[in-house]
Amino acid sequence: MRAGLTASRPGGRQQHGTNDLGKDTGKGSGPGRRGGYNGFSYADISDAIGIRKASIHHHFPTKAELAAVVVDRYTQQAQRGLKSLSQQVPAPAEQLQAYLGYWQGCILDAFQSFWVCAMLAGEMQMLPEDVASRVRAHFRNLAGWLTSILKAGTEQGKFQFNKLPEEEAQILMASVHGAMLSARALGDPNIFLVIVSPRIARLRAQNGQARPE
Amino acid sequence: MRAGLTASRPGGRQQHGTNDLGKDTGKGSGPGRRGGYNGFSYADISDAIGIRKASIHHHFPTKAELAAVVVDRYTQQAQRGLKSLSQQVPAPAEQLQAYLGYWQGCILDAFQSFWVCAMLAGEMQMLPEDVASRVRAHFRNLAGWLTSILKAGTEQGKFQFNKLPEEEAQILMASVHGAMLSARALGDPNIFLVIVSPRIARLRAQNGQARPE
DNA sequence: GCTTGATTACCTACTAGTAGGTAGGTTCAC
DNA sequence: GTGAACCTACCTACTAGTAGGTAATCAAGC
Repeated sequence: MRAGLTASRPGGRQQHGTNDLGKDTGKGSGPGRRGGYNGFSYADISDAIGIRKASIHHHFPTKAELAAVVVDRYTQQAQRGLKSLSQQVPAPAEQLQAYLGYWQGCILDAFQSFWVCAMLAGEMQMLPEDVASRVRAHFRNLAGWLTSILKAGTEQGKFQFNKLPEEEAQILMASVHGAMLSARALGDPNIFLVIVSPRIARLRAQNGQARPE
Repeated sequence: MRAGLTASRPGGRQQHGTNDLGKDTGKGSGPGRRGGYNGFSYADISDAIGIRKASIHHHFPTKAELAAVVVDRYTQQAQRGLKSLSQQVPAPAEQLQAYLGYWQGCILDAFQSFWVCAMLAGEMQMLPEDVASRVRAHFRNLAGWLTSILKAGTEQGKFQFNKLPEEEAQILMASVHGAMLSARALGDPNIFLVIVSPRIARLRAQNGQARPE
């Protein structure tokens, strides 16, 4: 089984006159060029995992379904990660720090679950509804987790802020996303911490230590 | 004219039995579905401006060149806008407010220059270098403008912050980008102001008025 | 233990349509 | 008459998706 593969294809689709003027249209060739909803194809996946295109269609009939499952899985993965983080690391401040650490890892590796969802968020208005709704859910989850961390932090007297925890969580989340975007756009990973660190510092600042903003 | 084309192809491709079960593959049909580097095509532009695909190639031989020119133009447009804003509106605080107002307009209209560049920033690692470098330039310009506004504001005693203006500018820029992303992802335009307003308020806060952050 | 029959996973071969891009011709202003 | 702007007609490669087949697995039913 799984013998012939494409190499030994007999009479199928002899292209017009294409003898190896490769052309390199700038797509598909080489890695690191793809991403986002329009940036991948069944063929890409087929190449990557070594299973034929049609077989992928067997499992995920349409691209929208495929993307929805991917985002679903990423969301669940992220949720599990955040949950276990909450359980293993007791201090809210450290949880937040670990969260940021994860994001820092995303700066260079674009295929982390968080970043995939963030990138799709940028394409929101052109996503199939099934995908968009899942990206929305991912953002809600993230905001929810951050809110709970902030609440726990204030209850323990570790954090202090004069907004609603929900609002502060939104601010934090946006800060991280914006910082990622800037770090990538400017090609400078340091930018991430320049932007994000002060936010965290401020949360802890007014906590008796009178740390200057 | 415009006779033959594919319709009159002689021996080619008669399909199984697929008569007009439209299927709607989810692409190309309907507006508002496209964006980003992989999200538009020469054909799209051709349809939009009523000039044939080949003619667009005459002006912009490759897609990378086309995108580079678009980003260039958007960058220049943004720069002109920011410059005239600096000239027409004297107060730094109002300039900042106008800047945010512009972004608010982007929440619903995805084809504003700022947002196009922000979206491309999300795709940074898969952009042709000629495009990526221009997106980088756009971000640098934006940061530069914000820095100058912040400097002017502090010199006039209107703003106060204990970081470098460059850093504060980066924070502000990231805040706006992140806020846009959240507003779009969550489908809630209000989120934008929830995130961004406090930042602006804080800049002015310590300015004698002791406005609670 | 065998044979069924359904289910599953995967395959080859194909489809219509679209992608970016090119060849070569026409039209028109300078 | 030169050159830019624009065109038709075409190209190859790739897109999502389909048709239909093969091999393996597994639960009956005998």
